[in-house]
Amino acid sequence: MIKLLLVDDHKIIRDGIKSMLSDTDIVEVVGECENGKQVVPFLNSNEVDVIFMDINMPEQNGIETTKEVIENFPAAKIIALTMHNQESYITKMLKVGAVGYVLKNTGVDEILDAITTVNKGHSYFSGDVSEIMMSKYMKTSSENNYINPGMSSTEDLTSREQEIIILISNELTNNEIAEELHISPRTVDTHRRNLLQKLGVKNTAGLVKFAVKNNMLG
Amino acid sequence: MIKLLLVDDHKIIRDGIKSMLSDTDIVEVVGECENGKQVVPFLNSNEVDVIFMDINMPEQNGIETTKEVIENFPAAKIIALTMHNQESYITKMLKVGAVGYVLKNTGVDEILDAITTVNKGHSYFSGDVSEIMMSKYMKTSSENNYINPGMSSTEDLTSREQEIIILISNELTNNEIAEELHISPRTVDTHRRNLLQKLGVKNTAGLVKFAVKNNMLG
DNA sequence: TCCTCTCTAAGCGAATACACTTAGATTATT
DNA sequence: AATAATCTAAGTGTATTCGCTTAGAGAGGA
Repeated sequence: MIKLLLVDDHKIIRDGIKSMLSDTDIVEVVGECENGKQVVPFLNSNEVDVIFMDINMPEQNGIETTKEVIENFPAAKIIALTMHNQESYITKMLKVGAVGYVLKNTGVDEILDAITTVNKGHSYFSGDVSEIMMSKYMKTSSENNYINPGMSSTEDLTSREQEIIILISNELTNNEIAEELHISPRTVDTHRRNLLQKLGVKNTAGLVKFAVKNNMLG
Repeated sequence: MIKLLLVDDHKIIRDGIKSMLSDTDIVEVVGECENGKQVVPFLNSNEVDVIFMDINMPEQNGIETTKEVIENFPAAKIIALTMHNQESYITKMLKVGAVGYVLKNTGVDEILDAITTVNKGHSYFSGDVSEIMMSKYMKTSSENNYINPGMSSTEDLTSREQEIIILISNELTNNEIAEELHISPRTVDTHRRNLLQKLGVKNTAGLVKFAVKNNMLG
């Protein structure tokens, strides 16, 4: 029996997967976490073969959690489980050490496939993800160690820039942000224009959409 | 046996619910739709007691679909099923005729409760939703026929305003929007400022966040 | 030590957005 | 026929953002 840990803040997803897997005798759900912070403590006292990791979770998301898990348990087999087929999510999860990526709109068969494949030490990517990613991954991994140079993600921003894009999204002007951070409005202006250029967007609207997409706002 | 129709674009959700309900003998899933457009045709040729309706779906969302269903089948019992506890969603679903609202992070028990309650002709709102909504609904429904006067929703915007807020969110300037719509930049400016006032936000960032929250962007 | 990144700051000008106001044309509603 | 809502447009002015550029201080790596 493959020991499976479910990490997802939505009980219905956890219950659903448990129900789906209850008929088989090859996978056994040995634990559930409803947020990322519970995962490492759980792994310290339980034996787990494969982890299903939701990406969008409050407080500590699946990407941060995966990073933390891999640092503590480098051999952990983590499968990302998400609604979204977004490249930025996929690349980020691969970067931090996930070995599988399953979309939530797949059925039981594919989920079982994913678990068994990953448990054997291979990678598993569902549907479109596999084609899109594998070709890129193969190409770039032989050249350098980062995956998608053209795509911006939260991690490409400095912490100061992240602070500022959040404050911009919260409808503050440069002057207000300057007061908030105790720096000059001109500095905020510079950061703002660096953000525009870095993210390849045209104006405030583009910045806000980026912040929303990357779950930077409360 | 209560006949249940599942409307959700995520196969895993549909499979999950089916699995969860397969153990009981009071509910039977008689059909599934993966988008809103399939619902009315299905109802024309099948008998259904209760409908589980996802809100966030591509093409035709759950709100539009519910509206369409109620127009054709006024007695339909529709339960909204969503991740989000957002008031704007709740009010909109109630407006168009939903009689239940269940969050996706609830378990089997509550889902069964919801189905049976609604099938008996009552309303069902899970958890926090019930308290928040019922008090507001009771208060306002005795005064007038709209639900939440203080809260802005997409429907409060004129179609022109909706067009414009989308174009703003797509990083177009007033001048560019004016060209796009073949009107004066000053008119766009007026619409823009009406939007700011109407939605109670300060600047472009607020407009974009509203558009995102209300699923107005592709 | 040199190089790079980040954060800081600013000069300068042009473009854009925001504020307050008025108002005509059209359409729907009562 | 009167009222209300919407879309249209603009005058006038201020605030803010955006574009292009330079540059010093400090941290950290090669």
